Amino acid sequence: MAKLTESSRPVMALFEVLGQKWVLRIIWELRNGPLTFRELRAQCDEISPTVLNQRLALLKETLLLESTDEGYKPTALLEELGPVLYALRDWSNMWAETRVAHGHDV
Amino acid sequence: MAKLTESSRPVMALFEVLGQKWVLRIIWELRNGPLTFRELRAQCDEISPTVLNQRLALLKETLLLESTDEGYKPTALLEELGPVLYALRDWSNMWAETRVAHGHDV
DNA sequence: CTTCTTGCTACATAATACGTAGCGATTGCC
DNA sequence: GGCAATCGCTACGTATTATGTAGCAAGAAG
Repeated sequence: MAKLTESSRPVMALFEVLGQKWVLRIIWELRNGPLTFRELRAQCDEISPTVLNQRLALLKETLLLESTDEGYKPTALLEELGPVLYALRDWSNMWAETRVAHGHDV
Repeated sequence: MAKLTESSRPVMALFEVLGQKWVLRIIWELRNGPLTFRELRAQCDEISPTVLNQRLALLKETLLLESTDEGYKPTALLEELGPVLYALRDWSNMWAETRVAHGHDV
């Protein structure tokens, strides 16, 4: 039987990866098939190539992305996270509504 | 009918918030009830108080957290994200298994 | 009064991201 | 062959952000 701190270690590691700038965005932009380095960069608002390459290296290292002859694409493992990402997208719409209801500009 | 770029704007904003260091961790640590500033700091591996306060300000500003006399706690809106967070936790366990299967130390 | 603990700030240092330029390696195309 | 265009990616100087330690002002307890 695992202790609480032990059973929560992988999620900490996940938060550490997802909590880096551009990581969620990169994953999101690859949801509809592979993109080349330059395509991906264009989708990500012309992110600096230095950082993009650092993130791609990290995501390959952590088995979340792989590079094929068609470009970068999510691994089978990461694709299982798809529903979670779409749940985030749906929630974010409610969030945006709440914020405008409180007088913030989204 | 909204265009694709429009309908994906809130999720971009969400990624921008969640993609900041410590944000996911802070949200996670508050999942079981409110914590005071110093408690939260202790849970978050003694994060620097400067950054913690910046993040708390951001999360209050974006209606994700609120501070009560018992400490900081998620808003009703953020609590709806709970299942998503637990889905992330569950997925991260599979992720960890895959990584050890490939010879990485988790 | 003194002594705690609290939320939080100041400030100097370290780490990280940015943006522009451009290199070396392909890929057509003539 | 040669030439131009495009590719993934790196170099490097600047700007932004995080870290860590110290400690302040305010409130509670005695």
